Amino acid sequence: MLQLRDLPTPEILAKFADRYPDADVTAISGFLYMLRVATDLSLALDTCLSKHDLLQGRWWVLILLMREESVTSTPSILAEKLGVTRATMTGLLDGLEQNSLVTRVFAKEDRRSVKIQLTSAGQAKLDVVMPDYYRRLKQCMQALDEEKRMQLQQLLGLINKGIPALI
Amino acid sequence: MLQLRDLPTPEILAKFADRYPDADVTAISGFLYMLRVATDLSLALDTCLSKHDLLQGRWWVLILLMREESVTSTPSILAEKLGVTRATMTGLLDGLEQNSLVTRVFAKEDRRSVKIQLTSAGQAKLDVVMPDYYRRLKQCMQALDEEKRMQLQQLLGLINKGIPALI
DNA sequence: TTGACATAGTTAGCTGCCTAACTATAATGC
DNA sequence: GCATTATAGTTAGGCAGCTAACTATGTCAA
Repeated sequence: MLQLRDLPTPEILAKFADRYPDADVTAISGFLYMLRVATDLSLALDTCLSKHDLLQGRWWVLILLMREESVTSTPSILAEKLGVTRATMTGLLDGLEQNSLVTRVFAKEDRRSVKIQLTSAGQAKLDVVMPDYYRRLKQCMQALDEEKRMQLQQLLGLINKGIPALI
Repeated sequence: MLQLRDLPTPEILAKFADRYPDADVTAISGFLYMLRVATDLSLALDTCLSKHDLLQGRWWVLILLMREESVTSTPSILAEKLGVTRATMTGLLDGLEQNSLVTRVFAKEDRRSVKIQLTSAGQAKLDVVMPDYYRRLKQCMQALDEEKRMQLQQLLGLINKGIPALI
């Protein structure tokens, strides 16, 4: 996702709206600001994780594994939950396995499949990263009280419903 | 930005909050939902632009040029406004120039510099893309009245102020 | 004036994502 | 029972972003 540093000023929006009658200036500025803030959040998350030698992709895999009672899953399921292709997941798991954070265990019941298991080193990594991440995130969202957080959820839900119209 | 398909359920959040006391569940779910919706918006935008043979990077360059009275800028300035490196901008401009949507004009006053100018073909491309984009975006944000859009701006502003705490 | 530094743009090579094609195994239907 | 089809995982190669190093030009101060 690109990080548009230079959001349009009201003057620029007015100029574009003049040429393109369908322009809805408050819709545009809300949309762009949303993309901008989310991109900055994602980059900040990358920075936070990089202090622990992790990137978002691998970190999410560890979290997805920890969510499971058995701390175990399969590449296909992980790929689907993370919204990446299975090819991408192969690469993520290669990296995690090299760092001994997960292990590949060949399944007996379906010999096409592989079980991916979080190792104790992987759990230990999460036990360092997650408290740091949660502490920072708490601070980041500090300015929003519970009412505002509910408002945010509601607004995001409305936008989310509108996404198909954009495609 | 990754597209986490599988947001944590309240049960999972509770489980993680149990192990990690700093977890602030409403902060976490708001943060993740925000990233998720923004990612989906960005992907939808990609889909919309790809119908016009464009990707976000090149499209933004055209828009940044159109914003200027002279429809002209320089690679460095464009790179800064788009939040990419100058190396990346070189590639974006190579592509746009090959499609004759922009031209490189060598500057007389500073022989290190190059002027990038939107061509009439580039303007014509925008005159097709922008109405389509604006029409779709208007529909996407239809469910938010002006009051909700102001709320959204305010909430995004609060989150934006918190981002430094995340780094 | 000239040596050191700064700036504009490009190139080369890395990364993480993608799609498409492949192997191996399982499931299904004639 | 066996050919077809589906599924799991991997590999190969492409693309858009990145950093680092490079060339050329401009600026500034000793």
